[in-house]
Amino acid sequence: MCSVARATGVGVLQLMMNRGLRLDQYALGGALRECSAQHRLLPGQQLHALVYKSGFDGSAAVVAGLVDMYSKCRMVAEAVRAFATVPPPERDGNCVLWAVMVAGHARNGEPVRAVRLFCDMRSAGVSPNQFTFPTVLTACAAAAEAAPGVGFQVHGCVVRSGFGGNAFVRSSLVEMYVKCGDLTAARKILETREDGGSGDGGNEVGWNSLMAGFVRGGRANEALSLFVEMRRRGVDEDEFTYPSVLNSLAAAGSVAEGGAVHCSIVKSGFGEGYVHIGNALVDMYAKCGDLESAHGVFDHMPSRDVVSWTSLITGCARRGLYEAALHLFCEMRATGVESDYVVAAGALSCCAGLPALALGEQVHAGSVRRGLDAFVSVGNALVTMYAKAGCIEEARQAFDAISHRDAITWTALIVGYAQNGRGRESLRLYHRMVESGARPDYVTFIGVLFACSHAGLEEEGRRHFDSMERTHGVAPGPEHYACMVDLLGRLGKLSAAAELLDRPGFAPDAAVWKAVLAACRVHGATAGLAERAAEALFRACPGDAAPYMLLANSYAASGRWEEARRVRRLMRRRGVRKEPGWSWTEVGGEVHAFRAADRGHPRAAEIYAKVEEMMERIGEAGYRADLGWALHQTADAAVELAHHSEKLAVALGLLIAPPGMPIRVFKNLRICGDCHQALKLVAKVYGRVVVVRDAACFHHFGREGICSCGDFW
DNA sequence: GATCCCCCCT
Repeated sequence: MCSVARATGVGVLQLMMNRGLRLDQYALGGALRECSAQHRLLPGQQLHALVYKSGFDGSAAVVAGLVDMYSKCRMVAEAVRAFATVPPPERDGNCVLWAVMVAGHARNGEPVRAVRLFCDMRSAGVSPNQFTFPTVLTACAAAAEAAPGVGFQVHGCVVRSGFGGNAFVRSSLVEMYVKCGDLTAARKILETREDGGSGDGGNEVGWNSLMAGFVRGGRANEALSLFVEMRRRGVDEDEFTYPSVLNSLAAAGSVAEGGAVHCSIVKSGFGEGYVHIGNALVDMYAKCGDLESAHGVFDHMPSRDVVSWTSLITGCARRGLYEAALHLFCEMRATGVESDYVVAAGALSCCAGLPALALGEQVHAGSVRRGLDAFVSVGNALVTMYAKAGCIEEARQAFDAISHRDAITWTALIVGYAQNGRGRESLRLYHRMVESGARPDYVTFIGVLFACSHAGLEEEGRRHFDSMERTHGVAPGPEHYACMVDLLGRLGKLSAAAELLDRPGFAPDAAVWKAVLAACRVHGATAGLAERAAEALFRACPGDAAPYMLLANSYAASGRWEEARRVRRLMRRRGVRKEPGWSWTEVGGEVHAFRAADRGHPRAAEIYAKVEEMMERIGEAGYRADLGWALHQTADAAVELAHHSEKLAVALGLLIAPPGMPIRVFKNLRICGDCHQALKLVAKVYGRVVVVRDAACFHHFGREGICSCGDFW
């Protein structure tokens, strides 16, 4: 009877009961185990009812099965209730019941209660065995922050109880010390053996743990030498060994060694059928920048899961290939692979990079359906995605929906407000962040200083710049200096900006020099500062047209036309070409891309007619072409300006975007001064909000005819 | 009768 019941399940047990047959604890236990293994709650609950009916609710062995079933179905409160129904004398005679209860808490994010339960168990006089220790040590590892030192005490308990030689216990001890950050103690476990031998040659699990610990701690080279040592000592590699090895090679960027390990994986037969190893290979190649090999491994994998796709997708994203990444993401969904929170966050950050608002909204909706928006990393990606698409209100809503905010959440919105020209709100949020106890980091201060600079708050900017290292322990980097130069430059304090550049211990990078040139462009080149910045940029990024254009424009700004022409000639002589400017706009989920004077769009004729109308109407409102921004100083300069890519994109927006909707345009270069002036008037004359995200910042052109950047960028 | 180690993200 028992064997039949074990092989079948709830239905048959029910039938047997109805026929008046008595169930025994083995039949119930077997059926419960099946539910536990498959995490199936409903049949488990039906079995619970049968346990009651057949009078086994006081049996420690049967209740152990119930507790295990509930905890594996993530119903820890039910597990506790079942546990409490066993009377103490029964309970304390059964070490398994305690073990599953400890494991249940550890598995369900309650490691501290798991450890406390282990203590209760010992107080009750129950002796732990070789099964109990791995469970409680896992809990100690998870509770390392809340209850430091408790793992060490349990280690003492292991030694006294004589289970220190058990392979499971030993590897759990290694893992516990690794998770507590004491890699030396972990290493010591592997070096010593109870039986006096030297080193734990048979315990590959422990070696894998230690290696993974080195990788997680950013100590890739030590992880690799551990792998070499493992081989020397004859420790068997298993399917868990290779992912850590590949991970450390990825971190070290050693694609050649990666290829060698790939070979030995193939030779050892681990190349097929181990999806984790395939994933680690894809990730290794992708992180080393070899996308071709990553694709090759991916294409030959016998089966792929969401991690395989994620490795490839983030590999593309890391190289800025957002479109390719999003294409893969859509392909993944088309093949029926469900998103998890990691790939959702990754896809959203690709949407932010392009940006692709419509697809981002789809991913958002899909994440809500799957409950992935509850993960803080998805929430953070949503904030960033909306902010980078210029939808700052939606970014705010995404921020408000996150219940447990981390430093990245705060930073995402602080930076978002700053970039979107809402400096005051950005700074208010920063103060709330500090009050909440979250620790601002390097990126937070980029946002804060960016906000000060765009709001023109010199005093506050200087205060934050000084406080970041003194109060928050964050050393300022080039981005922070660039913001300060921007702030001082915006206020016309070019000599104060120049002073900053000469601070001891600081080496300005290209971004800082570009900020200097941008300030010179607005206020005119003075005292050789523009020349100094341009020279530094010519050296740092030869072939980049931006410094030539900025320098020429800064001469033009102070009326030095001849010098401006000289710079343009120099640029041509050196063969430096302006990177082609692109603008794109998304209407109804479709992306339209334009280059200057582009006639490739199917509705080009209408678009050009709209541009003509646009220029006429803003001309009536006072627009005059700013010919200094034209590349060719010819008679057609005004026409050249009128056909800049951002003007074409806006014209299309006026034609086909639903009335009242903001027109959003994205640009790979900085917006030119003529377009900036023109779009301010377009927004005013047509009563339409226009948002341009360019390479430097956002420009929200409001209906009042002013821009959020304060005419400085 | 239950227990340990791996891949993608922040």
